[in-house]
Amino acid sequence: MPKVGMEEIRKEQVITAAKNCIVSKGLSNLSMKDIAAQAGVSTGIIYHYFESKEVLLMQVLKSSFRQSHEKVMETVEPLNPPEEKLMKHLENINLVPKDNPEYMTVFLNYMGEAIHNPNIRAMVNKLFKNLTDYTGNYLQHVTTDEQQLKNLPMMIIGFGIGLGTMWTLNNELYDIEEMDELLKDVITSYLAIKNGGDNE
Amino acid sequence: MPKVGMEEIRKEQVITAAKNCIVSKGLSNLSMKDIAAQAGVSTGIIYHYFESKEVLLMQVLKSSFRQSHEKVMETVEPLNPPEEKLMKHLENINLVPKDNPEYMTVFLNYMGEAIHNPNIRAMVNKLFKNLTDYTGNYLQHVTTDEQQLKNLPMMIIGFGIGLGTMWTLNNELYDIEEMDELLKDVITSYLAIKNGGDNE
Amino acid sequence: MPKVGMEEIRKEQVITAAKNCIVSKGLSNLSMKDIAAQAGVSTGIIYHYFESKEVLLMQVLKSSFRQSHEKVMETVEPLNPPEEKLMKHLENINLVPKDNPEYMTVFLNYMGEAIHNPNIRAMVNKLFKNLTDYTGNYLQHVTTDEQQLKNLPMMIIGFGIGLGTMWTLNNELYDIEEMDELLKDVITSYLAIKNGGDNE
Amino acid sequence: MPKVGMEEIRKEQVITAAKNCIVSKGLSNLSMKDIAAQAGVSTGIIYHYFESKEVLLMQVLKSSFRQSHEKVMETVEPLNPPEEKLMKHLENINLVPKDNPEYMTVFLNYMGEAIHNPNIRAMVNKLFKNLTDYTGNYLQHVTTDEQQLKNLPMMIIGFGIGLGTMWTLNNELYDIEEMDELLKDVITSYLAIKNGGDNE
DNA sequence: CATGAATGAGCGTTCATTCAT
DNA sequence: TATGAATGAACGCTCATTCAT
Repeated sequence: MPKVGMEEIRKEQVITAAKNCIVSKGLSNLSMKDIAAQAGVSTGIIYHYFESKEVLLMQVLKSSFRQSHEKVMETVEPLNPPEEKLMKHLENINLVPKDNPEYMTVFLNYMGEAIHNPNIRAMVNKLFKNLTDYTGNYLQHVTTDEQQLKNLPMMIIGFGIGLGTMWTLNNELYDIEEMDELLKDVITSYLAIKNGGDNE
Repeated sequence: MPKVGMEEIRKEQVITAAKNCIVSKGLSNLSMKDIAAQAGVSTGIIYHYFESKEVLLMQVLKSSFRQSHEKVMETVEPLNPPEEKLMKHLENINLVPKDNPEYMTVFLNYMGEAIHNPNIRAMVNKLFKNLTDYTGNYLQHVTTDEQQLKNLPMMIIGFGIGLGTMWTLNNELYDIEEMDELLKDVITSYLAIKNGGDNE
Repeated sequence: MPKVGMEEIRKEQVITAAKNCIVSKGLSNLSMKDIAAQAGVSTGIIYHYFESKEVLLMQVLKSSFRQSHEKVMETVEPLNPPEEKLMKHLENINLVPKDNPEYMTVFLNYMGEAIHNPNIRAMVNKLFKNLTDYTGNYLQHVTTDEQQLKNLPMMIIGFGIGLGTMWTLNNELYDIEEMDELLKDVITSYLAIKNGGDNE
Repeated sequence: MPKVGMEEIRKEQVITAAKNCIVSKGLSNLSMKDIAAQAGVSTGIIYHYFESKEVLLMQVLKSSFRQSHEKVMETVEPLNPPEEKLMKHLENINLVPKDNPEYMTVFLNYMGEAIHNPNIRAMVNKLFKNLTDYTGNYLQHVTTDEQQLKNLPMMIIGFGIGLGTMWTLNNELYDIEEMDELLKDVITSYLAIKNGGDNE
């Protein structure tokens, strides 16, 4: 009898149920009863797996971030030339709200909480760091200007978060493919001028 | 006897109290009792001025947006050369989270609600439209490329919202003055290449 | 300036407004604000004329009973032969819910309160006594049997109250004219047998 | 482990508690807190068994009506000659306010609500129909006149409701045994004359 | 006299959490 | 493990009553 791992499976079940509830009804309308019903378990058992609602909510966020991260890795890393990696990365950033709207929804639902809840805040900041680090890595291979490497990744991620927010709240605001092209264009122009200027 | 406007003053009092509560404790921990205590009034009187908690919350958002808008107008509009206006505008966008952290806090607290609450969503979308329209206006005088005018404003605002979010959650993430310079640089580079390319 | 009586007029205005509110929305949904709005006055002034909501409610009941009483007097008393008076009285009893549905509505709304509120209870009991006394008076001229005079009036009034209640809650339950005929028939039959039996 | 029916027992407990509260303090002074205290449970659990206060209140009325109905069935149905059944029925009608004062109290408390609450109104009307139907059944065996069968039952029930109301508000108004005799006398006289007249 | 802003206790209801089974 | 009945504090909201104007 494969009892080992059963607990993890159950936990994942509850986390997924909670995520679905957040996506469909919002974090502020999330009740343990709803989660239990969605997961097909009793409310009591949730407390066997998670200390409290807050702990469960942390795990939901963690799981969301992990899934998103894995997705990025799968599509960007296999590519070879550094420029291609960067471009694919920029494309990914633009596509998040369309390809993974649930991710953006969860993210936005936690934003307000992040300000006052140190645990959530720390987790979100860790995500920001991860994202900028990866972007920095990809940039590292197409430029050598230290100053650029410092702030440009943050700017790119900021752009992704901001436009993702806007598109999630109104997906007729802009055409994602067009925006993708613009972003690539803007970044490329900037790098060209900077690197070109250096070369001359 | 200056009775006229008394109601508006009282309403503003309550709205300000609610805003303070949101900033200090978060939207999800906001109770009418807290607001009343913060405003120094009874819970009952709030319902004399506002139909419901939801209506009050809408007014809080509206008020936040209006104040932010006024601030921008004051600093950008008096300037004269279009390039200066655009640069001041970009600077303002970068400075929002530092100069007006309460504004960003309120904004972030409403993001999660905006997804499922149509009224809040509509108001946030209206804000996005306003912001991009203004940015478009300033860009209009430094470029003539229609395609750029379409998506570049959105990109700039997206950048402002995203970086504002990141900085609000971790104000050691980057130096605002440096980021300001980078943004101006990136936008200027892009416009230079595009306009330069057109001229040739 | 005819100030005298002004107070009474105002009071009547408020009482009428309260009655209208009870009829249209029910006693349990009656608020002082509603009454004030309906009467076209402020809530404050109501407390100038009536000590409390309860006192006002008493006056509403009193007024209702008085109006109903006056109506009966107008139609029954002018008639001359005693039998005619009794028959007209029985007819009136049957017609109350149709001719004066507002009276029945007010009455029914106060029934529950009468049980626990001694003042209302006393007033309702006084009404019952009035009604049975009048019925007794009319009967007095068509029979001499003391025992009949004791309980028959109560029975007749009980019938009026009960059927009035039923008809008010479902005015398709029976035809009022038919019921009128039946009541007259039943009472006449009973008196005929009793008086006839006595005579023989 | 007798788990089955436990829910029904609990529900009945709460309904009984609510009924007791209505009897002792009145429907208009009935709070969920009172009911919970009277039932010896928490306020929260009531909402586990009943959707809302209104639903609970409906069940209270239903339960009251059912109990009253059962009582009538027990005493009337076993009797054999039809005349005896009718007389016992008339007796029962007279005895309700004395034997079952709580039933009358509950009934009177709901009267005002019945006018504006469609659900209560429907339930009360159903009770009226039941009562008149039963009365009609008993009459059916002692008379053949169709017209009598149509309205006489309603008249008898109206009488019961009206006098029950009066007696509940003042139980010194009349002697129930005397009134019982009078009612039987009146009905018997009427039927005698009608049937006698038919026979001639 | 008259207003209506202001109070605050109390309402019906919800829900995170516990615990007997 | 697993259930869901049970708790009770806290919520949004109402409204009889008061009082400064």
